[in-house]
Amino acid sequence: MRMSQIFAPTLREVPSEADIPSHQLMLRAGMIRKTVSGVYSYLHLGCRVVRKIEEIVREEMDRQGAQEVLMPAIQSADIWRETGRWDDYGSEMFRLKDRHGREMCLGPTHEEIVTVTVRDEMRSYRQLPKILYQIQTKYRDEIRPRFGVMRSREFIMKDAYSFDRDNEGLDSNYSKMYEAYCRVFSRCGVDYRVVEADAGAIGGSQNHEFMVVSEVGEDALVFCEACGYGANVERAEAARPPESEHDAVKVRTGIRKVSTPGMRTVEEVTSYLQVGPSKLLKTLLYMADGEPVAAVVRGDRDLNEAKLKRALGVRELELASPEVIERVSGAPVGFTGPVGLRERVKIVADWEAVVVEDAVVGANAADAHLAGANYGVDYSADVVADIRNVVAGDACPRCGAALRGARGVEVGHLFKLGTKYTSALGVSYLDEGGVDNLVVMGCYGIGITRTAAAAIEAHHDDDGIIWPMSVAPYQVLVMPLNTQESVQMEVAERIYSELCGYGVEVVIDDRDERPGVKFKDADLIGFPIRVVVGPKHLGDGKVEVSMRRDRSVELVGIEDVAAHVTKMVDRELSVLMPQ
RNA sequence: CGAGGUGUAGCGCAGUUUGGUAGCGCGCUUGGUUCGGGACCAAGAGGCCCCGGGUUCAAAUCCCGGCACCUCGACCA
Repeated sequence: MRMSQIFAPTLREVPSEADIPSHQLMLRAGMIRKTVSGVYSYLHLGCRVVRKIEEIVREEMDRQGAQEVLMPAIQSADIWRETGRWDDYGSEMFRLKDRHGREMCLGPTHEEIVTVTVRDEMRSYRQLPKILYQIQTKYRDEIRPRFGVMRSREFIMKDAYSFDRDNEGLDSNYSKMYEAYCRVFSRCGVDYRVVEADAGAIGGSQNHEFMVVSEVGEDALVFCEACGYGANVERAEAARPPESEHDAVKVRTGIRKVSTPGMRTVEEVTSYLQVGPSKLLKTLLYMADGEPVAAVVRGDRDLNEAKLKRALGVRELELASPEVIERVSGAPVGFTGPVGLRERVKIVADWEAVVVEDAVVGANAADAHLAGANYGVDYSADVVADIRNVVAGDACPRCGAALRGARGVEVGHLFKLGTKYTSALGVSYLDEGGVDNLVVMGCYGIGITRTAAAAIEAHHDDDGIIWPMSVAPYQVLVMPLNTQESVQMEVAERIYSELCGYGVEVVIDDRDERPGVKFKDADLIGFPIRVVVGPKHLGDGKVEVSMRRDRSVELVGIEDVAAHVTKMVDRELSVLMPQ
């Protein structure tokens, strides 16, 4: 490919719409352009990267015996109604009607359609197990698209679905996908971590997320370096606090009302009363499936709504409105507490909150709190459970070592669905004994376009992208410094065509630009290897070969350079290849 | 959906307060000089000032109503 012809309009300045490195660099390097909010065109270089990642994914899926299929983006509402998700999916689903007024959607995911397709053909245990996958465009009308292709409304995903006779089969396929994912992300050159995650609306029992560690990641993670435990904070378990603390015989101060005029926040109350935030219990009122409930956590903790949902066994959870708060507590927002609520509501207390002695709590009266409150004495709870967010420094729930925190970009997710969809849609097979059994499913996703962005987040510097060899849009750039110098051009053209002959993905910068412009674009686009043909060394019959990653430079004879560079490319690729 | 912000040339922005018919830098075109890290000189092209109403002799600027985009939050396989 010739740089003079390539469709990769680079930008000197950072477009104002982008504020994370990967988004800025994808725009500046001419990889993508936005069409509307959350919808992007992939220009030549961006498209190449996406195809590279797809191909790696394809190879690893095939390696595990998965079969590629391709399912439609346009789906009928009917099959979504069968699982009840037509209504549950809400406004995140792009919906449309055909000319006959039939309801359709642009598929946000493919559990329904793949399950129905399999159901129609599924008869015998002899047809199992199977793993089907596709690499296809997904549509989700995200509330707020952001970070370029990191969270976009139209994006490319690899989604795979396994079908098994039983849980043992599912475990086996799950392990295969787990291994495939490890290999995929290793080959893509990104540093990833596998964490336990909340299953969310998709349901199912066990699930793992593959996260690329990055400051701009939208998920908070904790992991334990001692035992290997890792979890998304929305899922991470808090270690149970020792009971003894609560049972210890101590002189209690006794509960009493204290005036806290206008003090609504934890910060205001604790600084006014001169106590630490861990001595205050905050009480949050939620509407859980339409019923108000009170949740109590320590003042220095964040409530975890996913855990609260689980503790209550409810589907819908949202913070109560100020009107409900005033009605239930009998006081304005900011003074709610577990002692003496006006209305009898279910109280869920974090198991760490109930061991706080002589706690400060809201008095359910304006401008007042209660000090010296104790669980079991002054208040009680209907449920005591782990309902707070784990934070870095907490004890690991497995081994007790201190957890470390990080942020991550979710690039892959594995779910054990079990029979959630096959029971809803009636997918069964006959076993050897002629008995009808439900098929057991798993589903497995990789965000292809998001992985591209994550790779850039992980590999860039002030000058541009530093592509791992495996996913670079092109592997090598040959750069004659001055196209007016016929010797330079001849040498560069020769090296270029030799590299093409070796099967290397190479671009020649044949533009009549000054060297500075070419260097800047080369760094920005991030060709892993750059071959500079310039006047300094041409007299000695040599050219400069340098690595984008560490800026190392070596001089190589013109005759040898194509073979040499080809070896470098192969070496870089083999380093990324597991085993 | 709640809160905040921004829409002016391909990109980054000024001009809006105080109305007088649009500018700067980069990029682009042509010619020349240059050529190892975003050159210089000269001459050019390029605008529905987001859209629609209104006020006014006159609107990028003031008023009303939309729309789009960005950020934070809520939300989310």
